[in-house]
Amino acid sequence: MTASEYDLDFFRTKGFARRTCPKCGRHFWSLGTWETCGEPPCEEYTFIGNSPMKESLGLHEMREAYLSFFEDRGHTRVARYPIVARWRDDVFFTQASIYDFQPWVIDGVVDPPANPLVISQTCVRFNDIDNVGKTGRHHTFFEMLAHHAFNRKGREVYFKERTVELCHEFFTGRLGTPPERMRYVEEWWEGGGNSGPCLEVILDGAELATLVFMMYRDLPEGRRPLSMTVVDTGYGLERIAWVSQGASSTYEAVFGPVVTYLKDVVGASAESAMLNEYSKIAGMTNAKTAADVRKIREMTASRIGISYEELMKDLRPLEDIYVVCDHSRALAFLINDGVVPSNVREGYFARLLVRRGLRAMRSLGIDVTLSDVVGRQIDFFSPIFPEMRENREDILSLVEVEEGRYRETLARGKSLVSRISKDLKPGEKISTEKLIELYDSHGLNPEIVKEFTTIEVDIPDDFYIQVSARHEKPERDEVKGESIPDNLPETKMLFYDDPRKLDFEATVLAAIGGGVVLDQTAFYPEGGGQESDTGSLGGKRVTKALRIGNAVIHLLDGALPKEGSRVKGSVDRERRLQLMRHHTAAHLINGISRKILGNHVWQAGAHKSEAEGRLDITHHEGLTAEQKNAIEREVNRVVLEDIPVRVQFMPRIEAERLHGFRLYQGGAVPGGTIRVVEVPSLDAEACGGLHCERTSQVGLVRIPRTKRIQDGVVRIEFLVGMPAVDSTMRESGELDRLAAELGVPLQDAVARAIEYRDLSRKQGRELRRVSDILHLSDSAVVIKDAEKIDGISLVVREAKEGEEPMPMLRALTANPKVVAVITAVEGTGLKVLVARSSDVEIDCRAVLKEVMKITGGGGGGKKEFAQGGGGDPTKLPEAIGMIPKIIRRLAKDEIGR
RNA sequence: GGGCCGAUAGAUCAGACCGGAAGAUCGCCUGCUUUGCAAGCAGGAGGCCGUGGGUUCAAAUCCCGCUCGGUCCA
Repeated sequence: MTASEYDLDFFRTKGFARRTCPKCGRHFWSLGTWETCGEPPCEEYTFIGNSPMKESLGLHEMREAYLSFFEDRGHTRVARYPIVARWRDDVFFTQASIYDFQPWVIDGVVDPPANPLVISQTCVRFNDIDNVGKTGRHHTFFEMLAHHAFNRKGREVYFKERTVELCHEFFTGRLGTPPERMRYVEEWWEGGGNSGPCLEVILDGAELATLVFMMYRDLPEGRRPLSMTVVDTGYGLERIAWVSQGASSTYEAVFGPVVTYLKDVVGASAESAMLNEYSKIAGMTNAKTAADVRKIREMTASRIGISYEELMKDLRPLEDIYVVCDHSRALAFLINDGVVPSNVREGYFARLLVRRGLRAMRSLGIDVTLSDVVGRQIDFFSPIFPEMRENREDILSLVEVEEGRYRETLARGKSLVSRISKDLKPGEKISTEKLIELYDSHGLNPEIVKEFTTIEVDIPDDFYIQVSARHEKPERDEVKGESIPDNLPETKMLFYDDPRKLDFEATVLAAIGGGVVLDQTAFYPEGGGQESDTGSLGGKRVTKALRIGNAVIHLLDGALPKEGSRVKGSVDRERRLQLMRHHTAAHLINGISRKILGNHVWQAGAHKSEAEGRLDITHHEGLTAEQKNAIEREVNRVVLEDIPVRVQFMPRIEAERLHGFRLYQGGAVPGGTIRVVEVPSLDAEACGGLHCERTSQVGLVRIPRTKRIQDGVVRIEFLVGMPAVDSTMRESGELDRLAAELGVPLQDAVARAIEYRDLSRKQGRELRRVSDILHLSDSAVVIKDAEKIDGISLVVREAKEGEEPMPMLRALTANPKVVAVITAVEGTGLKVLVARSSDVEIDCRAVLKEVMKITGGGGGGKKEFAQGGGGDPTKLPEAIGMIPKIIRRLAKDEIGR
């Protein structure tokens, strides 16, 4: 980072001076006579209640002001990209406008949609979620305004000079900020393996934009200049609106009717002087811990001359309102863009927002549902983002489901906490360990636990640190991917020109490992969830074809043909056709599921083999039989419609314009030209797979099973063509056999089976009852004949093969003054059970022990009942003979006591 | 993707630490009481203790897979 990187003609000619901030040591450029860089903590906010801009603009107005300003200056306005970065596989969410162009545009593979362009990109970031509502400027969801220029060799658009000029003109010209108040702080930016100089734009204490000049690629061996330099700017829409209004916080500035509505419901009032002071101080620091937050609050209280408690009385409800505003807005966009709340991946963040939002509403004590608030956010944003109006009902229903889930979690938690409380001794507190378990395993944070119990709860300051310590684990070695040879020659893929062509001739370009690369091939390589073709090549069996870059490697059984030789190839026809049918069916089911279940349905994974297909879709609950049937029926209807399946290559930009980001069902797709598979009016996907030409060629479609494979994802298993026919015939054959075995017509089989099941249960019970009666009456006789020892009837019996000893014992010991010993020989071992009636004092364990002494083996139990076994069955007669003696002795011991 | 918790009667859960006769509450059924309802009283039905292995004389209980659910974290 050298000074020359920032030494712009623009600054020089306009008369900017470069100074060094005495507090943070950073360099900055300004027309004014500022001493410091202006950014907190070096300086406080000065715009609150005193905006430097000429007009006060709302969120929508400010967005439009920005976009049209740059549009008027040669930039093309580009629609926002989804908040879920489906075109990338390295991140979940779009966190900045530049994410839209990584990696394809930045790598030079794809042309940008326009150049230069201007965008308001919706973003989410969760790393500062704890600061939301507290600092006045942190959000989980925000819009990043940006103008971008991509400079390729010989096709430069603009770089540093023009960027700063435009930025300066926007703030001073368009928004009317006095030029001397702008400060540009020199910084260095690094991200995603790239780096470059950047300027932070500071106005009256607030950082409103960052102007990044991406010009290097950072490699382990050092920094290399990029072949394409990129202007990557980021302007905080919320912050700029905030400053223009001089509002106390971004929340007050941008949440429009929603914040007003919530304040109304809560009846919150806060003196603006208090809020203004608080915001100035809150802006000074990032609240990292509970202690930091408290410090900020104490400073505020002392500055406006009230007590900490007085301050909090007004402040806490406001913070909760801001949290609800922020989270509801983020949720509206997340769900709109295809996130289904769940316990994994993207879905977890949506769940997190619901739960935190509900927690805040709970502490506000208001009788409003989260979906109501989300609905208001949708209404507020619909004029700008019309897709949200279309998805309104779907979004709200997912939020409602999620609210219900949390209610259940709380209900479960409540009874759990009350059970835990009940088990505590008087005066005992709920331990920290228990609190951590309640949070980590049951989703109950300590504040909720406190609400659920009257027992004292001590929450340690470092509670969440202790929780995260639980999640720390030793580092694991990364699994090494197999080394992929690069520089393979390109293979012409004949199946894209004509999927029906199965026989071909080709030249062997390379023979490596167990496979060969050809100049052209009809073999479809494994990809997009579609399994590879098989067949023959030069007389050898092709077991699999793999795609590496633009090459197809054919794995062969046996010796490889020589490089340069000509070979004849032939693809297995039935397998290929079946793979195509399954693949087309997957697209149909995907589109139909979306129609039937809602717009939140996205493909979450898919697999198509010769025998069956699987499609995983995002959905919040298992499918009902009705939903499954509806999908199955509709798929077959569409098949019969005989709709042409349109397949065409087109520029990525055009495909996105025609079909939107719904294209990326299967995840990120590389390249500037993508292949779009479209079933008109139903589904369009970027897909490299092979498909039927018309839906009718799919044939019969069956959905034998759907299941919820994880929270938020449902798997649909399907069969098409002959496997579907075979499966249907097999099932109907089974049913016929069932009916024949039951001896009734098929339509009566279910009723008959139920009848039999109930009968069998009833008879089982009856049998047990009768046997109990038998044992009971039998026991009376047995006891009468039993040996009497000191008034105790001693019954010794051997259970015969298949006889249950337990009911026998139960019956015997129901009589007064009885000791019963039952033995049984089981296989090679034996079993001995000793029980007595409750009016006898003899310890059954002692009896058993004496018996086992003779037979060997072990055993134990309780005074009234003991059992054991494992000894030598041949010793049993001897042991039985000893029993009266043992009882006599033990009985004497008891009496002697 | 990882950690933790859980699965026992129709429902909610004890029992598990420390292996030895499967329990409670609500609900359900029958009878009594009541003009009827709610309630009360008396009685009763209802369980492959998720699944597959292992240890043991003996497993709901201990150990290991698996399935499913919950939850926290990335």
